[in-house]
Amino acid sequence: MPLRSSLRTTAKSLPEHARGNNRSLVLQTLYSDGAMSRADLARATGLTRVTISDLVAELLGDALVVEQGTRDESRPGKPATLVDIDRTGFRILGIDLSAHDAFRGALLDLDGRLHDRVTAPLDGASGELAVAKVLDLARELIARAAVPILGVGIGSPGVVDLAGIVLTAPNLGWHDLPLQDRLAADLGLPVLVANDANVAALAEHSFGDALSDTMLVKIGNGVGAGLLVGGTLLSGARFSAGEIGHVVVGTDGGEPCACGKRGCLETWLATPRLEARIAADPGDRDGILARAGERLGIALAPVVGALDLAEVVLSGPAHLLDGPLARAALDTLRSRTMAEFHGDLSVRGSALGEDIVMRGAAAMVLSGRLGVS
Amino acid sequence: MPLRSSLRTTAKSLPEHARGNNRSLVLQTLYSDGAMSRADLARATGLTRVTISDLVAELLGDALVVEQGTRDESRPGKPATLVDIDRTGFRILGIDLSAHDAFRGALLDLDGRLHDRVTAPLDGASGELAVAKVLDLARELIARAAVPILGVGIGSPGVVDLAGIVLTAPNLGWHDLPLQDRLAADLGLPVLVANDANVAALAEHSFGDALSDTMLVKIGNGVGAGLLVGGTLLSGARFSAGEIGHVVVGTDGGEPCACGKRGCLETWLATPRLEARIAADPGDRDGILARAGERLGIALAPVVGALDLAEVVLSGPAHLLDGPLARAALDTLRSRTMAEFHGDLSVRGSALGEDIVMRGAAAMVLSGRLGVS
DNA sequence: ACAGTTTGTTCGTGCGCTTTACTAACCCGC
DNA sequence: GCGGGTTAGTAAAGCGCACGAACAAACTGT
Repeated sequence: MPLRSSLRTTAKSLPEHARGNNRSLVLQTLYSDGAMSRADLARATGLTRVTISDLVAELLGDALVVEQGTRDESRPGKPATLVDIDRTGFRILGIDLSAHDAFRGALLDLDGRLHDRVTAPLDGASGELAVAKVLDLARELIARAAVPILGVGIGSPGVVDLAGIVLTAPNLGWHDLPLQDRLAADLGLPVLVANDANVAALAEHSFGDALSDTMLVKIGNGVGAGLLVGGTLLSGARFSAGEIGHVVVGTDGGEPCACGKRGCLETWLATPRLEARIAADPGDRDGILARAGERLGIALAPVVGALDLAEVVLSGPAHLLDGPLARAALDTLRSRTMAEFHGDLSVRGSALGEDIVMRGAAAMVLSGRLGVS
Repeated sequence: MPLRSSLRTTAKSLPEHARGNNRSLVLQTLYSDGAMSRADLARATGLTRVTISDLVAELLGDALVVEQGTRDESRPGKPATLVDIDRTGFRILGIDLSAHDAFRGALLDLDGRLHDRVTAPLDGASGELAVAKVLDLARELIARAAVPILGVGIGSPGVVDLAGIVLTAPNLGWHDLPLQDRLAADLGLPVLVANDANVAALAEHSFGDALSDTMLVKIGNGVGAGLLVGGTLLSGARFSAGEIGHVVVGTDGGEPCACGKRGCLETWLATPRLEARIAADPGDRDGILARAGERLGIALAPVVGALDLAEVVLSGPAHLLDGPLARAALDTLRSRTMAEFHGDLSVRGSALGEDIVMRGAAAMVLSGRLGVS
């Protein structure tokens, strides 16, 4: 009596998968806890020293980790020889395609710090021309790198599927563009492409203070979001999770939006509109920002309630977001969701600034290359 | 240069884990596709016939699967001997604690069909008295079972953590009650406890038509929801994902709610309020229901947009939900979210009726005992 | 009768991790 | 200065798991 049920979610599992998994585990442990001895690794991972030695030998062979000599410490017993990820031996190329006027790229080290940056003005390029600009930007940065590049991460506006195909990015004139595969073929490097707000959420999790259940709202010319649930990104049924810019807020109208509706979140929060309103009435700056924050809170309350989020992080121009706007958003969220559970809810600005997308793109490469790909 | 980053999400992985995983894979394949030969299983799972034979032998030893003789089919080659999960050899005990006036339990077969039902009037019991009632209900049904019971699944109102501790269930007077462990100890059976709306979402996924990205909204005395993302339940930072009953809807006030706020989703949608409104103005029945649906749409639009949900399933009294209410909710969702992505969005009533929580509780046991626990 | 096909099992191999046992290198105390 | 205690790392043997090759069993078709 077969059912059409789809409880089958597991995939076949072989011993060699376990090996890859444990390999990632070693790398993750080194990455987050820093240099340590093989014995430390064994204790941290729960694997035996023997297995760890074997795995480390393999990683040394791949030049992903390096030995750093013995630990200078006075203890009984044989001194430990420290091993660590080769943090200076690789760079990651992070690219941000989300600004409206330019593509931005940088070489980052494995800890997510930027070292070389390049800005490529967009000059209205779109379609194939825009693809060529991405390629040029990548090539220029690759040429600058003195060490091998672990991979290329790209945060793109629009809807991007899990294979790095840009399903739609209106501003760049892209539709069903297999950006990830094309760049990988042209550059000969591993490439990962994802939505800009989604990688920003990754950045906030990896390099910022974000918890494992977080929503990152990216406010700029448009409004987008990335949702982290249990430490992993939500992608959605059609890969458009986080596309909240055109959700209507409230039940009292609002300004018309380019999408044809009235009162979309973007009409309340997009930075050009905020700045225009402030320019029109500089004296009411705080009121304008507070009202925008209130709208954000109204829109997010059902999401925060439904997902039981612990925090909302705002990314965008700090001078607009960090003051009355964030405060009003938090107050509104508190007054519109259940009291018992939002005691520790927070709404705060990101500390990662303008580089958040490039850093998130790098974090994506890190987890793709070091994690359980 | 260690970071505080918590990219470390992997756990150590041993060959025996792979074994358990493949064991589950075999069970899941049999469960969803029905009886088949060992060779069929090998083809379906990607494992070799040798490995499948070994796994099946193990499962036969545990009496979880049975041989059903040879397939009567005229083909070249040795006739296949069919194996299947022992669908008649087990029952699952499903219990629904979510009704306001009674606990309900049933014995279900592995395909989720109900066979014996028991209703235990609550008579205002709460606290320890309510726990005793659950225990009595379980014992009575266990006594009725003619075959072994695979496990006990319970859908409870309130907030339940992943260990089956009821953190808070005000109507039952429960706080930090380790219901799962207590029942497991008293009954000597595996017990799983989760939130009622969450297990209802599981039911809709396992036994209904729900896709892998779905929100199930359970409307009764209160309003709750269960969120399925990629086929797995969202639990939330504080295990209260889906608790949307007290999210304020709209920006135009509303009726006062027991929680102290005005315009909570419950004030718009809870069935007692709907029925009271209809009783007060029977002629406007459709308008009342449509306005309630509109409110639901307003509340869910940000969630549907943010999570990119493909469908919303409503569970509750069909005579209230299935007509104007669902239609208005869908229309409102469409008019308040992005056009490109809601083309195939649907809002529909569940076909599982009143038994949805018991069946969901059974589905939880199934995936706990057959799946990758 | 015999070739061809499909099922299910037996046997030997390789991989991955573990336990046990070992060496290396340090501290301390006598 | 020399053995006892401690910790790091490696070597050898064993066990669990899945695989490929080979084989026996049982059917169909000519």
